Amino acid sequence: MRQAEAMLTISQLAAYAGVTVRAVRHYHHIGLLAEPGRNQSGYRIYDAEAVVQLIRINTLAAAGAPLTRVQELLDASPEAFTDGIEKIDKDLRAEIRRLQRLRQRLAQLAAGDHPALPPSVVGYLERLRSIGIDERYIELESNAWIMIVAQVPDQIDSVIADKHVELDDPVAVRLYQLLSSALDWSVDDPRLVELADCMEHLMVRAVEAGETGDLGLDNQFLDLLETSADNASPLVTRLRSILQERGWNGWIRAERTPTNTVHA
Amino acid sequence: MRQAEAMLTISQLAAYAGVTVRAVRHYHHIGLLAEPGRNQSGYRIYDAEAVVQLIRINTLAAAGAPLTRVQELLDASPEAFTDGIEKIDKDLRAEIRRLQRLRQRLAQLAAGDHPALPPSVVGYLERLRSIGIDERYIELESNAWIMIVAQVPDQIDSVIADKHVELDDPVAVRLYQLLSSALDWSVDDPRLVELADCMEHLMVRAVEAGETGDLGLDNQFLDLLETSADNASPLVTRLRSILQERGWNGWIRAERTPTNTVHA
DNA sequence: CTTGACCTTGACGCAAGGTCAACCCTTCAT
DNA sequence: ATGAAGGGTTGACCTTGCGTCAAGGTCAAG
Repeated sequence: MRQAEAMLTISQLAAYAGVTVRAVRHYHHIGLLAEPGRNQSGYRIYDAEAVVQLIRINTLAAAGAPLTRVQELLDASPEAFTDGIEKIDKDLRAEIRRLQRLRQRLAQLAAGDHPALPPSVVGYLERLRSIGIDERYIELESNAWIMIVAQVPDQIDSVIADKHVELDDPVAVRLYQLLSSALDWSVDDPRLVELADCMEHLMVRAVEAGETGDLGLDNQFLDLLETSADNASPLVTRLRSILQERGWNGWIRAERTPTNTVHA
Repeated sequence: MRQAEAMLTISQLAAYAGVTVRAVRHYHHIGLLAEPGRNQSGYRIYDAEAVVQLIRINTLAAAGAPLTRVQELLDASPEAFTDGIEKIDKDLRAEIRRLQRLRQRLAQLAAGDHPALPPSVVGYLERLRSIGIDERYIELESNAWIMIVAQVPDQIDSVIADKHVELDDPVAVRLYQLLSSALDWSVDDPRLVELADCMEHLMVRAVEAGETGDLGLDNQFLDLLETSADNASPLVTRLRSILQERGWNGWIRAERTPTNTVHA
C-alpha cells in the first residue's frame, strides 16, 4: 500500500516522459525498457528509475537515433555513451543544416524557379532572357539543358562556357531572337530567310574555326533541339529545305556536302 | 532514335533528382509520378518534364510532407501550392527549433544531469547540495521528487517554496545533514538521538504553526520518504521506536497520539 | 450498481521505401 | 559468338516505430 502510493501507472509514466502509452509498451516489447513489477490486478507499476530511463530513451529517440542504437547506448560504458551522444549531436547538426538548405529550395519552388539546373546553366538562361528571348523559348532551352545535364553532368560548365562565347557574336544573338519569335510565325513568314542567313553565317564560322562538332555531347544537344523543333512547327521543314538548297546537309550540324565532309 | 537520345532511363532520372530508383517506382506505384512511355524492350523512358516533376516531389517529400500531401499540392492551384509550401516551411522552422532544443537536452544527458525535473526542484536540490548533503541522499531525494512531480505536476512550485521556508530553520538544515550522513552509520550510532531531537523539534513547530499536513500530497511525499528509508536501513526502525517512546505516532507526519489527532 | 476512465494482451495497419527473387536486354571484352 | 557484367522489369515480403482497433478485466465515483 505504501509502495503503491509511491508508484506510477503506465499512463502517468508516459505523460511525465512525454510519450504515449503505446510507445512505452512498445519499448517493453522490444526489451528497451525493462518490464516493471505488477500490482495484484496485473497493472504495471513504475518507480522513479523507470521515469529517468524512459526520459533518456525518449531524448535519444527524439534526436533521431534508431531504437536499437538507443539500446546499445544505454547498455554502453559512460565513455561510449557520451561518444554516442556526440555522434548523434553531430547528425543532429547535419540534419538542421539540411533542413535549412531545404527551406531555400522550398522558397525557390514557391517562387516558380526552375529547380536543379546548375548555376552555370541558370546564368546562361539569364543571359538569353536579357537579350529579349521569349519565355516559352527559354522553357524549351531549359528542358533541353536538363536532359543534357542529366546525361553529362561533369562537362556542363565547359559547354556553357562555349555557349557564352557563341553569344558574343551578334549574329548568334540575332539568331536566338529570331528563333524565339519564330514560335509565333506562320508557315510562310519571310523572316525565315533571315534566320537561315544567321544559321549559315554561324555554320561557316564554325567550320572555319575548325569546330568539328565532335564533342559528342554537343551533337546530342543539337539532335535534341532539332527534335523538339521538329515537333514544334512545320517552319522547321521549310528551314531545312532552304539550307539544303544552299548545300547544307545536316541542319544545325556543320557539314556541308558529301564532298567536303568535315568529320568521318 | 532521335527521341531515344533525348530521353533518360530510370536510373539516370533518379540520379539526377537525387532519389533511388526504388523511390521513383514507388511514386509511379502510388500514382504520384505519371508512368512514362516505354521503349521497345519495356524500359521506362523519361523526358525533362519528369525530371522537373520528380525534383518537385523530392523537395516536398524531403521537407517532411507526406506523399499524399505532395500529391495534393502538385494537383493544386498555384495559390494553394504556395500556401501549402508556406505551411510546410512553417513546420520546417518548428522542426528546426525542436532539434535545437533537443541538442540542449542531449548535452544535459551527456553531462549526466538529472533530466526532466522542473527548475524549482532542481534549485531545491542545489540548495541541499550547498549545505553539504551527500550526493547519495540527493539521489534519493531526486527520485522522490520525480514521483511527486509525476503525480501532481501543477502544485510542485508551491511545495518547493514551502520546503525552502523549512530550510530557513537551522534545525531543519541540521536534520538533513544528519539524514545524509546517516547513510553510513551503523545500527547503534549515538547520533541517532540528535536526529530524533531535530525531528521532534520540527514536528512541534509544525503542529504549533497549525500545519495539519493536509496537503494530501505532502503526505504522499512523506510516505515515500518513509518507504525508501524503511527499505534503506534498520536505523529507521530504531528511530521510529525512539519517537514512539516520546509519544509520536506517525513517523514524520505530525500527529502525536490518538488523543490529539490533527486531522480526521 | 452502473458508468467511464484505466489497464491488459493480441493483432493488424501505415508510410516510404529496402531488399530479395527471377527474369529479360544490351553491351563489351574475349 | 559468347558469356559475364550491368542495366532494366515485375512481384512480393521486410523494416521501423509506433497508431489503432478488439475484447476484455479493474477501479473510483456517483
